[in-house]
Order: sequence, then structure tokens, then C-alpha cells
Amino acid sequence: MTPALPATTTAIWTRLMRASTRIQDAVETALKAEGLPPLSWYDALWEIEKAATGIRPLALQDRLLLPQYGLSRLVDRMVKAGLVERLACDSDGRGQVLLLTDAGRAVRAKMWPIYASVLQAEIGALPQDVAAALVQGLGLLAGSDLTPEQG
Amino acid sequence: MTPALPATTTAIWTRLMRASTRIQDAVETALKAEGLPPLSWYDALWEIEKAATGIRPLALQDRLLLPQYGLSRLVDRMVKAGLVERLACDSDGRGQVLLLTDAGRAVRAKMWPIYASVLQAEIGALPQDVAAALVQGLGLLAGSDLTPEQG
DNA sequence: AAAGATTGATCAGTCAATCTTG
DNA sequence: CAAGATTGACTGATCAATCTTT
Repeated sequence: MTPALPATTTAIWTRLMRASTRIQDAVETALKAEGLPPLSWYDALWEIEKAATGIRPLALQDRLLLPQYGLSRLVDRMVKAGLVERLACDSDGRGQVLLLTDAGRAVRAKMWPIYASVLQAEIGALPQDVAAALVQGLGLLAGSDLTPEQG
Repeated sequence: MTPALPATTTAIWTRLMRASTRIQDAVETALKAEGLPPLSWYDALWEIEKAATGIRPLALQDRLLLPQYGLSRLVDRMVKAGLVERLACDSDGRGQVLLLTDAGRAVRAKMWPIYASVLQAEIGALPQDVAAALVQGLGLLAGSDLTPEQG
């Protein structure tokens, strides 16, 4: 047993883990059923698409909470699939700029309704006061970063 | 942009993902710094330890939200590390029963203070009313399963 | 030497097929 | 044939080492 943690703390942690795993699984299952790429691709495609003039890999790492090599390999796959382009960076010879291809935009747009419908089903049904409290509480746990809009 | 989701729904989702990833990363980093096994091992060790008379792999799958082969491989590693034993199951010749070794109990006990201190730091500082709201809201998102106590 | 990014080797996760017992 | 569990082959994640540019 060892040093006890307040029951509320452990309850938050276990439920946080269960909730995120459960909903993530539901999204992945729905995307796979439609023959679409996994959730991790969506997040990357969307961040690149929002940055209309392209985005630096480093910036993407921060937003996606991925290690450097993780992003490198993810981008590899998306480039191979024809969804993303790597361009040399003018202002910094070491770096690059990532851009979406038309195919990338199309796939992102196809994924969104599937993704959104799962979120609606899993999260959208919460009572308003509970939802508002979650936004506040999860905001504190999520840390300083702002929450970007989806869709 | 396509079909819009209520801003509250997307805010809950993105913050849920960020919070769980961030805290999980913090726990993994702390465990690794002490030369201890990853978080996934802790959860498995603890569930096995709680079931004093042993636990069936299927039951463990449900609690850990792992696929069958995923659990099989996880147990492989823990057995190889000398932390878990596989025993034949009396009541069902197809199945088995998992038990912790003394080394397994020792490692689990060593992991807990590290694990707990990260949770305390990341979650324990929330104001009481926010924490209570999170327990309730996350309970709804986590689904029907009960929340087992840790430590 | 540090920052941006990639790579070879290795380990973990996944899928479909398999084996054994009920 | 269904249920409990494992396995071979493959894809994805991780670590340390590397390369290039600042």
C-alpha cells in the first residue's frame, strides 16, 4: 500500500486515463472502419492546414507533444502517402517547412465528420454544467498551452 | 471547416488528451529516471497483486483495456523479468492464472512512491471544488467501469 | 558547440493465423 | 465451433548516434 494519496486524486487519475483511452479507441475504430488514417495523422494534418503558409517541424512537435524523431517518422509516412510536402526553409538552412498537398486537405476533410461524430456521441451528451466544469478542470491539468479549435 | 462541433465539446476533448498525455509523460520520465519499469507494468502488477489468489488474463485485459495479444506480450516481458508467474488454471484447462513473485511485489512497491509523487504534484494541487467536479465529469466519460483504488 | 532534423538498430504494438481445450 | 491464449510477420515507437547549418 505505501504512501496513501487522497482518494480524489487517484479517482481523477484513473478516470482520466480510462476516459481518454476509451474515447481514443472509439475514434480509431471508427476511422479504421472507413479505411481512413489514424487519429495521430488527423492532428498533424490539421495543424499543418491551419498554418496556411506552412509550419516548422519544431512547432508541430510542441503542439502534438511528440519527440523529434517521432515527428520525423510521422511526416515520413504522410509524405510517402502524398498528403504532406517538405520544403526547404528560407530563413534557416537547417530547417524545413511542412505544407499540405491537395490530397492531404481532402483526406483531412474526409476524416473530420467521422471524428466529430464520435466526439459528439461520447462527449456531446454531457449536461451543460458538467461540461463547463470539465473544461475548467481539464484546462488546469492540461497545462499552460491554449486549446486550438478543431474542424 | 465542415460540420461544427460545440466549442465546449472540442475543448473537453483537446484538454482531455493534453492532460492525460502530459501527466503520463511526467510519470514515465520519473520512473525511467529511477531505472524502474514503465507505467503499463505498474498497472498490471498492481491488478495482479490485488487479486491475492491470482487473476485470469482475460480479467486483466478488461481492467487494462488491452487486446488479448497485447496482454500476452506484456505478461511475457514481466515473466522474463521475473516479476510474474504463469500457472495452469484448475477450473479451465485452456486458461491460466497469473501471480506476482516476491520480486514483482518488491518492484511494484518501489514504483509506487515515484508514481504517487508525480500524481500528487500534477493533480493534488487542484482546488477541492474543481477536483470534485472532475471526479464526477470524468466518471461519466470513463464509462460504466468502477474506479479501483491505487496504492 | 548548440539547434534542427534524420537514421540504424532495437523494442513494443498490431493483425491474422494458429493451437488447445470446452 | 467458440473461448482462452500464443505466435510469425509486419508496422510503429524509442534510443543513441549522426549529419548539416548556425
